[in-house]
Amino acid sequence: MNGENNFFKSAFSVDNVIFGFDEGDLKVLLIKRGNEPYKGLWALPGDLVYPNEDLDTAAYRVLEELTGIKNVYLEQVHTFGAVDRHPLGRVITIAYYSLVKISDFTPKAASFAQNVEWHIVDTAIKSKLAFDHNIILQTCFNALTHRVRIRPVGFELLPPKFTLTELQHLYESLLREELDKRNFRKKILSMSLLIDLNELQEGVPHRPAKLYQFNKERYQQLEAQGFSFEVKESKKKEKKQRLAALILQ
Amino acid sequence: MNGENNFFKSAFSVDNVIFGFDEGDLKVLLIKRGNEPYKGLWALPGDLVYPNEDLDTAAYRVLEELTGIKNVYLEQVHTFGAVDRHPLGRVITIAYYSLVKISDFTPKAASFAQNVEWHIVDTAIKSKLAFDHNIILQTCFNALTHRVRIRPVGFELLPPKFTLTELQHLYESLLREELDKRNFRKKILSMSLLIDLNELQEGVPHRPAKLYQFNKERYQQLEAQGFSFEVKESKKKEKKQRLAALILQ
DNA sequence: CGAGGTTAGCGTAGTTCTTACACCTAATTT
DNA sequence: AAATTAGGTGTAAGAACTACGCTAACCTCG
Repeated sequence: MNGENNFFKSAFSVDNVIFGFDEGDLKVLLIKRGNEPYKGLWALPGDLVYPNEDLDTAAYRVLEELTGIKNVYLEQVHTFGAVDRHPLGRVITIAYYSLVKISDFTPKAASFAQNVEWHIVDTAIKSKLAFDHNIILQTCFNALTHRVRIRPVGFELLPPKFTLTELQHLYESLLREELDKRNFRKKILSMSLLIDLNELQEGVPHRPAKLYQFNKERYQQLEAQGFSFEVKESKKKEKKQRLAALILQ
Repeated sequence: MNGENNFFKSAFSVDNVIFGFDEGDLKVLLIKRGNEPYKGLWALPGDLVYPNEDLDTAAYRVLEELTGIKNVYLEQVHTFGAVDRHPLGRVITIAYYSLVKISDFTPKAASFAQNVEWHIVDTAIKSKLAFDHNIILQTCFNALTHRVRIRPVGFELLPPKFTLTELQHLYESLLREELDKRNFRKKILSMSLLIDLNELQEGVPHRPAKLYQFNKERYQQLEAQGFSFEVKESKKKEKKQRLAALILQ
């Protein structure tokens, strides 16, 4: 059974987990499948990789076909290759994740989809998705919550001009923990990764906040020097856990 | 050109980056290729994935065929799929890395290899390897140095009974930075992840050290509670860098 | 136009964590 | 018994983290 040719009866695809942030909720872009298998179920946008196409290129293509946007943060997370994950043959899939600003574009249904919609991540993970997409979504979500502590990926999810409170809310929803306003501001500002635009919010029914911009150049400088970005306030919890573990002894 | 069948004229392989630790050096297991392409060059051990075989299974199979060992730490890192990475066709490869104790076994050359040897990582990265294995090795090495800060992967590289100094040397070589003996011991012991065996080293020409064992159960407990393992002493450097960056402004 | 409502923005003190640092001890070798 | 080698231990200064509450600025509605 292991003639060389058998090895070449397989295919690979990319699947994109596209996260967006909107009105305080972390969302993911899903398509409703228009074809069998899993017709009518929600799925991650993905496609087979063309024979002469690099993996990253394929991932960008899928994202662009679906949303019309380019030049976004896109990163490989994990490859899923269970033998029976695709009902029509041996297809392994390389999962990417991406972070976009929901306000930047309106996704349009591609040929292979009936419908495209933003879904709240928590809900989507719990509902039944096509293929093994529940696991893929969960894995990418874990990767996101982990990486957000290391790199300022969060800035990708906000409009170019944002307020500190918006930034804090974003982090709170990514980290799933409440942050102290003053400590958060102190920490973020001390990194000098934000540019104060000397502009104010407009049209809000309260005191308007200052607008900031992410300083990408500065970040790249720091990154090159091994700088590690960290936003968290969970030391206390860890300590409690450690203590609990000691008592368990 | 995009008939469905074209998509299935591709194959995938796994490649293992097997790290070992020995006499103060971090090493990687390489094979000398016995067949074309790249005959005679050193390469990472890997193989095509069987049509009815899961990816992880394939990685474990390659490791076992080559070294005879099972039950080791093995983890997927990244998938490489440049169109021209394999001269004979479209083959993407899923890279895994693994950590083993060099003393535990003697690798034996498999059918597809002339020779199997441990190479010092620094040297191997610089020399010319088969395929895109230089990039794969570099990527896995980066992943290792990153993950070693988060999980106690280092323990996998030591014999079951080890001294604190051995553990410290291991971390120093993984992190590429010198650690303070007293601070290192304080930190490691405060995690209560080690079991004091109440045994002493034997046959050493100096005061013998206590032997310890890694407490795997405790670690799994802590991990389940979201405990994060960290061994580093580089805050000072970061601070200097941050300062330098501010001055650059 | 004034009162009430809403979010912005700011500083400090207590605590914990991190770092730097030096000497004596226990075993072996000569 | 003297020399060699690595093992093992504590403390003090500085940095980072956490908790916490009030005034300021703007809008809206009556």
